[in-house]
Amino acid sequence: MSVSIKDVATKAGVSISTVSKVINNWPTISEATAERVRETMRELDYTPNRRAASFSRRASWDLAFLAPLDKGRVFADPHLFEIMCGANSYVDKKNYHLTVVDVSAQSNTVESMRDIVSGQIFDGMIVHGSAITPEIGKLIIDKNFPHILIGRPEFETGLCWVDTNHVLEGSVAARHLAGSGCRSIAFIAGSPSGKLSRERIQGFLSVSRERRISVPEGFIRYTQDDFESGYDIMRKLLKLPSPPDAVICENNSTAIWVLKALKDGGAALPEDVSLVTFDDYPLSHLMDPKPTVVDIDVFDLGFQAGRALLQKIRNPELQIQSYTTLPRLIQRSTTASFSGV
Amino acid sequence: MSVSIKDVATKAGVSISTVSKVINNWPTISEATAERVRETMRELDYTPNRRAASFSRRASWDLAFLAPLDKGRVFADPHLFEIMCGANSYVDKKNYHLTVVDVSAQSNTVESMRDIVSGQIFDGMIVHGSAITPEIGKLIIDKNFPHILIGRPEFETGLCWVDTNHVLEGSVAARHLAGSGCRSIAFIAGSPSGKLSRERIQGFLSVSRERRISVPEGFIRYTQDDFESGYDIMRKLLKLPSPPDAVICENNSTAIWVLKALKDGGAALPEDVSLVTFDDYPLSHLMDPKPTVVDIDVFDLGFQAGRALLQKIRNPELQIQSYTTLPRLIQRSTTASFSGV
DNA sequence: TGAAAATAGTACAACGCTTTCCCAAAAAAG
DNA sequence: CTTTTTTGGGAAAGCGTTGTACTATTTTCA
Repeated sequence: MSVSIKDVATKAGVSISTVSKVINNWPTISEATAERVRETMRELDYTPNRRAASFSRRASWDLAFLAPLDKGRVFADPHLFEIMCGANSYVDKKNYHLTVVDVSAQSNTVESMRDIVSGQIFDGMIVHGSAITPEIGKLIIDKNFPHILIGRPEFETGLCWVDTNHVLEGSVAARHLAGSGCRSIAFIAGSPSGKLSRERIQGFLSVSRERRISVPEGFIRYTQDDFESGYDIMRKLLKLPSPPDAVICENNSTAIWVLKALKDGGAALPEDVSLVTFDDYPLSHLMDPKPTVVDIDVFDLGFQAGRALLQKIRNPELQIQSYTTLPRLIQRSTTASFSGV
Repeated sequence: MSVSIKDVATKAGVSISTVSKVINNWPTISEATAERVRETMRELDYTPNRRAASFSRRASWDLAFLAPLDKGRVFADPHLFEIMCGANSYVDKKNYHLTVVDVSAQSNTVESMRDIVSGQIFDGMIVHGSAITPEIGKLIIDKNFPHILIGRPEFETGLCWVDTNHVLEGSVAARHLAGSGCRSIAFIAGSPSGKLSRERIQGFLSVSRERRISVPEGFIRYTQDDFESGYDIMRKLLKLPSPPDAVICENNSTAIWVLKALKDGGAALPEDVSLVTFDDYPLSHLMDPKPTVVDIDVFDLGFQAGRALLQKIRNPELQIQSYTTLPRLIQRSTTASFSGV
């Protein structure tokens, strides 16, 4: 069998408690004995049994990361994994481990959630917003299980979350365009029912009002997940009696088609039309011209989620609800330099 | 405090052994008592403490997934995460959990490896090939720790691995082109030192010999990670006295530039030149024309790794070294239909 | 010098479950 | 009806730590 704390104690001529205290750096052990014990541990090639330790301590140093992990997810939603890496990078430093838990359609989400909040395997969890339903929210609150949601839930509960401020993202894009002289801006979004679209449009509109930028009827359009339709939308916008002098695309895939439409329509960037998209991507390097984007550091978002969760574990009363990661403008060749306020 | 097996036993009027046996579906308990115990568990809202169980059983049902998880990794290597999802999808069904462990440059890989193989936290591990050095390989073998590597290691040890057969990928690409009538094929690879390039080229060459396809000096070229250089390489190939009638690109990013070069050079696809790339990607939908690719189901690769690991855990003597996932050709508009053998 | 306080280490009861060995009662066999 | 076998269930010994309460020794201080 493998060597245990008992073997070390016997060999070093001390009690089990002493060895335990050496392992955990208790201050009440003299440096002399501590060193002797450590030496013995090395000699025996002893490693503490973390299973036993976590059982005894009633803490596992394991955290769950709940997200949809079905086939093809990485390509559909790379951010998810970047968030995971960020979260891991924080908690790892504090000696926690991150365990992935699938909550995609083919998994029994409610069951696994129930296991997690009451199975005493995990000390806490980070949950990707898309997995949250009111039922699950209630479960978490009832059990008072340490958690951080990525993304503010649509309904109000007492749940803790971190998020990026999508309204602000919309504002940043609009303000940049306004600052570089654009006076009439179109917005090509995904779907009117999406939270992301709604909030970014909201930010865009608030800046429009503030800067007295016209947003005529029909300047806010939706691709409804058919990115290619961005081409037609843009062509039609260009043919308007007074076409927009700037367009904000909600994603890069749409932007590719919009750029093509602009090229085919003979519009020069940024002279005739400026363009801003969201979420920088390696893809950007393949686009021509390379677009100005409003980017979010999703790794950092995960990092902040990890930090928030450990805070919450230490102090379960904490009510954490905050926009931790700010958007950042990366200017490339589809917009003119910021010339104004 | 939370409710334990003891509370259930008392309330149901049985011994704790009986409750334990009910939980673990031992056959020696009558259905009548079993149901009574289950009923009591429901009443008390009891969930077995998995920490205690795994301590007592000396098995945690936790598996480690070791891979580089540094910032930007998702975009640099999305396959990694698709593999992870695949592995999780298998082991999850068998009630195992997957825990991520960073082995990127900023982590102390050897240390975490040592912890894992002797800390008794994990029952096994899946290791992304890039993390393996001879030193680490030796550590794993010495401790005889259940493991599966993703990717055959470059040096021979007794380590267990699953991989896709890159040689075969090269063959599939070449055979498809040969079958559709191409007689002179160029290969634009990444770097001569890369295992991926080497093996795919090897497969390509073996088919070339077999089918007597000419591969003149200079038909095998390297972008050296500068994808954009694919443009110049292709332009020059086109200007040759006898240019290739097909080109194999090792990745889609290069293919984008090669396609542009073909378009600018006035070559029609697939009439003048055929093109095949590797690794299908959402990106493909943005390319014009859409390329024929030799694809590997990396989700399945992860899935097979999960399966292999659980086999290995059950039977530690097993020597698992196999190419589990076969390449698959997805024909699109850059090649003519397979017309030959 | 003697009492109080600080220091260094020990004994031992948890922690919640698994699992082996054992026993009683019921069923089957004689 | 006994004896043997089968069945259902219980008692208790771990599993490897932690952490509290305690003791013995040394130091400090009046």
